[in-house]
Amino acid sequence: MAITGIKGFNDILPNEVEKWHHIESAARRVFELYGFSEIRIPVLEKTELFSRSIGDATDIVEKEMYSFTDKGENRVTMRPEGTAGVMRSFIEHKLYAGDQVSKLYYLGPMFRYERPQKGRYRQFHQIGVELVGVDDPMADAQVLTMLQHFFAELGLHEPTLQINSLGCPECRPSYRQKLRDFLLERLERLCDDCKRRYENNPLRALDCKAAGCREATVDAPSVLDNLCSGCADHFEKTQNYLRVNGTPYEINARMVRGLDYYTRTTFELVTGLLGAQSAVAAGGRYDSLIEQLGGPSLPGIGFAMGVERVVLLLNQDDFRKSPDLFIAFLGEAARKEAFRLMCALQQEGISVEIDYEGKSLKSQMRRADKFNSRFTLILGEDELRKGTASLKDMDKGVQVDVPLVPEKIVSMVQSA
RNA sequence: GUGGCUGUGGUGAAGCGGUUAACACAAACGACUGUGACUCGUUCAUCCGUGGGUUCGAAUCCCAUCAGCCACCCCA
Repeated sequence: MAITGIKGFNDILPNEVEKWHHIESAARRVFELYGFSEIRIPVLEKTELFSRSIGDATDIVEKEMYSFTDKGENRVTMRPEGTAGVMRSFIEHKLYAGDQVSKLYYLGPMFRYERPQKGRYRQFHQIGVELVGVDDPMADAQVLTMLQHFFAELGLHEPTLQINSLGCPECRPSYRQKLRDFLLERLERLCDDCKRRYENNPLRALDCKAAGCREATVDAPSVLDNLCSGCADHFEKTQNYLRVNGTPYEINARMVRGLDYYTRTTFELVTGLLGAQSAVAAGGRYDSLIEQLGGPSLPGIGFAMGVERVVLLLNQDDFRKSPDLFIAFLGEAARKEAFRLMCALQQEGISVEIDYEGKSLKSQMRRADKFNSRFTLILGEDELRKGTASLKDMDKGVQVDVPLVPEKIVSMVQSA
């Protein structure tokens, strides 16, 4: 029995990788337009980093982390998300020293031990952004606008932006209590999951899918009505900025985020095209995280998108690449010349394919067709004696004689 | 961690107790001995996820196991 890969750890095959390149280069292009720079951080961090930032009681930390003890007896974890590591690095290297504002982006694999399903894998990839050092709502709007810009760049208009505010350490606890009181009164009507949520994460009960819970919570107090004046003002201004530049959004007061460090603005880019997974990208503000991790008191806001989920939305497109030229040859003398030309042309920036086996001309032509090559250069004994070859335009079906001079061939291929 | 569905070649699949395990696509070669796409022909699963059982006989029934998918929880 051949060895197989690990559950939830997927190979991204050459065909698929084209889509990934497309997404990654769009991200780089757009984010850099907004002044963000890439940061590359390790995949492994001390376990403590995640328990302190994401939150000890969250499912991610409680049961989904790939944690182990290394040979030096250190408790380490394969990162389940990117923000914590980026902030650790930010603090460790005092990136705040150079400029008040830091704009960073990252991309790479994340790991969570979950049961795989559509759009969810144990090793998955995120492209994320962090804007640190600004608490003005303009930063919130800027990040959201950039996220929308990125999706527009990919030609995806379907996912919609939903925003909410989770309040701050000032106003959230009292809202949370208010909500718990509300839930307690109708605990009987809630599903078993929500009875549990009532205990550890009452906010979650608000976006329960069960019909009974939806009915029971229609009149639930809204976070947005219970924000302190600072948070309310921040949320209002964020929306004003979004309106100013015409970024479409909707408010979803029942949206909950899974990580403990979020404050104030939170958001998701949701779609109905991913099965049970609706969030393609999500994020929020984290104004106390950096200080909590032992850094200076600086606010931040960011998001991460699930690359696999974006790939799923891109399913229709064909990213197949085809070579500029295919060289077909007949006989050993022609084989050498074909090899010489192929190398010379490749160095000139022309992509060339060849049949290494040198089978029948028919077979080689079929191969040229299969590659969808723009041109085929046919090199036989007769041509070789004359110092020429036939260059065939595969779409038009016409062919002309060309001298065996790489520069000539380059110009003919490029001018087409 | 829980639940449901599915497992036949490179792919999509038919077959539902006795078949040479259909068909289609892909692939290779040939008809066209130096020219692709169309057409035609030939080749391409001694084996039906794996292990065991029932039976004269199993891809087809039973059990176990593994894998995949989807959903719940949770999340990008």
